[in-house]
Amino acid sequence: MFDGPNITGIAALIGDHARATMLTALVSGEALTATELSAEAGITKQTASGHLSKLCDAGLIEVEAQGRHRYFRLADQDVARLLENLMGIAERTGARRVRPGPKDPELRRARVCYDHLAGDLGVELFDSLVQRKLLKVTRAEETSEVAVTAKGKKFFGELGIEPATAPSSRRPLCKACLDWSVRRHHLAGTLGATLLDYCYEKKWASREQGTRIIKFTAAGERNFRSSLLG
Amino acid sequence: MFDGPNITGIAALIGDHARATMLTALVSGEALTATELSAEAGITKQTASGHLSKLCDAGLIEVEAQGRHRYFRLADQDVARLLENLMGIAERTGARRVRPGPKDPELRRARVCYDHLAGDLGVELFDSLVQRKLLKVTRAEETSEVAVTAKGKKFFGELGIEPATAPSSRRPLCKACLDWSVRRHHLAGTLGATLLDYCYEKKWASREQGTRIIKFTAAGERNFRSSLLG
DNA sequence: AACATGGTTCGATCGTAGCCGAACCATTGA
DNA sequence: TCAATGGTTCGGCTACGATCGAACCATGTT
Repeated sequence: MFDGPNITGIAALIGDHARATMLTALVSGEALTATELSAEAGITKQTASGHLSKLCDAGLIEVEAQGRHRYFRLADQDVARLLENLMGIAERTGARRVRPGPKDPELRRARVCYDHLAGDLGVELFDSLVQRKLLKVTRAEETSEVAVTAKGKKFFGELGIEPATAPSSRRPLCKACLDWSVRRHHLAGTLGATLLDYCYEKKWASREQGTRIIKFTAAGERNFRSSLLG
Repeated sequence: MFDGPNITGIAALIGDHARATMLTALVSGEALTATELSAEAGITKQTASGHLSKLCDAGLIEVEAQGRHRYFRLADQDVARLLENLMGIAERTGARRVRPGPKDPELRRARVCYDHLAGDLGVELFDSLVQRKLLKVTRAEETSEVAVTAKGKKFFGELGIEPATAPSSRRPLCKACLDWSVRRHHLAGTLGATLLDYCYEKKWASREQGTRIIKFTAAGERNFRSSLLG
């Protein structure tokens, strides 16, 4: 007697109320924290933690540690497809869940995260830099490593952007930071900080008093886009 | 608090060892009986029966009653796709199950089922007649209804095939009969019987002594194909 | 250094669902 | 009519797994 087909395990994993809720919360592609997911599923953190580690073991989701948070996302597009396929079969007028994140649209658009640019613009910048191969991202063991390519070094040099690489500091040149509102990466590290300073210097943008909002002028955003987003 | 997404139910249904085994046994598109499925899953008939009715309720499989047998098949192509999707995710070198049905290839090719043609040739004939719109199939409530179209009436008339439609007999003119070896429909009813007689008459084929095998001559099969399969 | 917060591990409880034995119904064949 | 075979229903047993409280670890904040 041979052991049955292993679709059983995967399906059983999805076939639990709490886990299914968490998974569908992730289909949008966002990464969510363990506590958010536990709230979403209406269970305690302990229980959620157990579920999440099972889902990880099975390769349905992946985790990225970030400070004292752990962000979970679907492992890949295939899993998303599978879930959508399932929803198709179990089709109904499913009430869509609400989006998390900061309410304030300005905060969502551009803000400081420690000392670097976050929000829509920050994520857009990061994506663009990676896509143009000015930065290189490698994933390893729950964290993402980011490095400047030769092409990137040239690009930043021509703009006069030279991040201070004090050997004393432990701070890395580049770091992928998961964005609070968008839930995708933006650029941190000394390069990230230098780029934000660059925006201030060029008077493209300024920090709004008492908030974390970064306000770009109309012309400033145009220049930001043409210079840094290509 | 609203009730979570309903992918849960479907996934939970697939996420049981016995049910998953039965479902994967059906992905080939064959229809299998309850006992066969129970054997496949290594459970008793009672248990299998319970599982199968659940799968039916959920619309994952469909059932067709045939005499004292009940043949189960996947509900539609979407379900098959879903299962394949799942297997893709849980990919491994899954040992393939063996094919059921008669060992003897001749029996599998062409044989009598009561008084009409069954086996590969029988199924091929039925498919061809339906595809050329000489027969029309409608499905309702666990059974398939088959009727001769106007075009079909003309076709059979021209060949001199006129099934005796004794009004006394309760036997229908046409009936879709689920094929034992192929597990797809072939043609039964008085028309089916008449067609087999027609083959005997034309000396295309003859019944092999003591067996249910129908032996077509080489020329006979050629004629059978050109006359009836078009 | 103390504290708050995010997350995991452990142990115990409790429901649910899979399973089978036994009895029953339905169809077929003699 | 009676036996044989395919399937279903019912009741009770059992086991797996979801859940939570409590204790613990890690990171960041004051």
